[in-house]
Amino acid sequence: MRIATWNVNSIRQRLPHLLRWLAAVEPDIVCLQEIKCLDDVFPRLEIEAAGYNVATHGQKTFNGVAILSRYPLEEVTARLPGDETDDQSRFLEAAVSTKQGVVRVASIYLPNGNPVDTPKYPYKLGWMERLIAHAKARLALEEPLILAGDYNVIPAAADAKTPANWVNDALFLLETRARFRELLGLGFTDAFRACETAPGHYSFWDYQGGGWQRNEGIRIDHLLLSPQAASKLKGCVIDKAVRAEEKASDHVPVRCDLAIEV
DNA sequence: ATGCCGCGGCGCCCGCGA
Repeated sequence: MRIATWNVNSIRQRLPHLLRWLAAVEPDIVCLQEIKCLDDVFPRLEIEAAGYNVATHGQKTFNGVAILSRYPLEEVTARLPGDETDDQSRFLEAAVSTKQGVVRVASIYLPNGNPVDTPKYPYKLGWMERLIAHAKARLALEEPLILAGDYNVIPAAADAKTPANWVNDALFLLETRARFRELLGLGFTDAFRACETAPGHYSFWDYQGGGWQRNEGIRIDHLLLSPQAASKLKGCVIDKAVRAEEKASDHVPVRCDLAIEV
């Protein structure tokens, strides 16, 4: 089973890129972030025609997440528990039935948190604490679980071309990294790091200042695996070449293969 | 310190992203 995450930065701008990539990579499940549209204008028919079931949790202008799956999506649930007043569309979860039982997947768009001296940063930290609480509850189910998404977290200095640029940024502040480590400490595996220990692998390059051309990247899109998923991990790669396409998203897909048959 | 670039929208500037 091949599972991917991709912040597309507007699904309507990136539909051709997505369809090309689906045909080339043939993922089973894809978690999308920043679809930047309401559910009723999501290009559902085009993606269904490519062979995918579609679940969306959209929002006008900003945010918005989706899950695509070659197999039926069950128990589809939007919104991260823990704050009824949070109306930003940043979380969508679903289950897929397999021969080895249920596989659960979440599409996560964790808040950016900048500028850090505004309410945006406490919102990010609060969101991370809610994610930790939810992840803890989900781990108790002892299922293969994949928390896939744009975490807006640079886990370590090795995950940035120029770490010094990020020391005061919400993506790399100590409090941010501490909460990410707390999440991992519950028992999750960073799929990419489990497969590749070398620095220099990134999932985001800013549009500004020739970030891609200078390889001024950061690794902020992650696949976190529960123990029951991690024990099935076969490999994890970043589809970096997608960033060089015309009108690319500033993020590229990250995907893993699990030894799970549907 | 800010913009760089790209996105959406009660659009021709602005907020937002990272």
